[in-house]
Amino acid sequence: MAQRDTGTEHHIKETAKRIFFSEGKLHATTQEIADAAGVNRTLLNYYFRSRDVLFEQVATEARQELSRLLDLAMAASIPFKEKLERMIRVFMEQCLKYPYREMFLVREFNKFDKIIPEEKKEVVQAFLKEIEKEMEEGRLKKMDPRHFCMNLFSLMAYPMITKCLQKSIFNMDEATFLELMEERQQIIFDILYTSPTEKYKLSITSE
Amino acid sequence: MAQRDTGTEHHIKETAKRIFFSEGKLHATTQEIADAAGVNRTLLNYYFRSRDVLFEQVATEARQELSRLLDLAMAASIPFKEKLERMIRVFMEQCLKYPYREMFLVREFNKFDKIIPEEKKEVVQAFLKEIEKEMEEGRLKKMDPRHFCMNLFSLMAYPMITKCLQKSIFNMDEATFLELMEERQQIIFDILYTSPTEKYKLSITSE
DNA sequence: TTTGACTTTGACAAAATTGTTAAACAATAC
DNA sequence: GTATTGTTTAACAATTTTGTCAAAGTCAAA
Repeated sequence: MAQRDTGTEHHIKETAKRIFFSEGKLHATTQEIADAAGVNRTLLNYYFRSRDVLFEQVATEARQELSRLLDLAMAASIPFKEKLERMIRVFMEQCLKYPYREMFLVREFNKFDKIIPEEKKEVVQAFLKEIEKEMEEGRLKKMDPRHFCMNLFSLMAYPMITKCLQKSIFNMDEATFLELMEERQQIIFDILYTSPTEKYKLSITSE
Repeated sequence: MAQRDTGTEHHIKETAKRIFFSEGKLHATTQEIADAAGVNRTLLNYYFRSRDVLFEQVATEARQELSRLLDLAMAASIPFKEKLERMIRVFMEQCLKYPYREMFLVREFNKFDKIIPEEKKEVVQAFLKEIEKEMEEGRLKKMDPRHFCMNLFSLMAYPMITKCLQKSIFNMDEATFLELMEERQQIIFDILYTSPTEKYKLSITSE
């Protein structure tokens, strides 16, 4: 592309992502982004023409990355149990790095009445079917599979986006919070996956 | 207060809350707020002197309202089961009205390194103790009570703040979404409260 | 070293947002 | 009716944020 690539364009974009997705400052000014990247503000206009273009590029990449991730996790041809474990691991890792990325997309969504493309919905529908099958075969507690999905993502994402509150309320430092998020992966899995029969076993052994 | 109260001050504040907490537009301009309230923009300066003051007033009231609500729910002298039911009902009702209110406070929090007052923390600590007691007495599955709290609030709040995504992904209209949120209250309760022994009963009766 | 393309910068211009002021308006008391 | 006080408005000023442009800087090839 460029004859002489200084990496500045990429560096600006990554800095913007950090500010938007990690720090949650959706309305950072071009000056703030430039300062954080350690470059002259004019360079943002040079490489991206306008703030809107930078914003849109970052949003598009966020959409794609998230979409790719979910496709990979949801559409994998592996047993449901492993799939769930993998999803939790991958998604929570992402949440730790970019806790506000989904909120960013939600705002975009609200703003422009965006529509989820049909092929994405099909992936989700297939995943719902898979959940239903697990339920019918007694490996999951029966419920509306949409609730199951909401439960999954709620349990993973919410503590991350309210991280500062959690730390303050429970008197935690950063390290403690990270530990909690680490052990949380198992907890989420247990909540979601514990099947009727497993509950049976559990209660027997614990009595 | 005022000799002749036209209700405009209150109306502006309520409109601001709607825009901030219901629509999630944290960075609405004074013009947008004025337009939404159907008043001249100058009135915002007349009643609140500056945008910051309006913002701060709204934030303070949000903090107080939420704090009052949680105190009421957490510190109630009723059996844990009823307390949990009440919390879910009250909090989800609030989430439906003001889905973004907590996110608003989180941002405030991030911005000013705010600290939760000690007396609030004591209420939370007492609630944690109560949860631990329930666990020791076998009425709740054992886990770090902080996770229990996170689970509770995650399950309630997250689907609300990602409402537009949920509706789009699952092809739901507003009414369907509201139905889902209604039945969700029971689902959340079941996830959280189902105790080891109850699991035992459940699996026995369902076999 | 000179040319040429890309990169970076500072100064300036434009636009958006916020805040101020004086005057008009409305209701109540006198 | 007039005065007084609170309310609302339009016009203006200040500030913040964004975008433009010409010039300077940098590196590689000719």
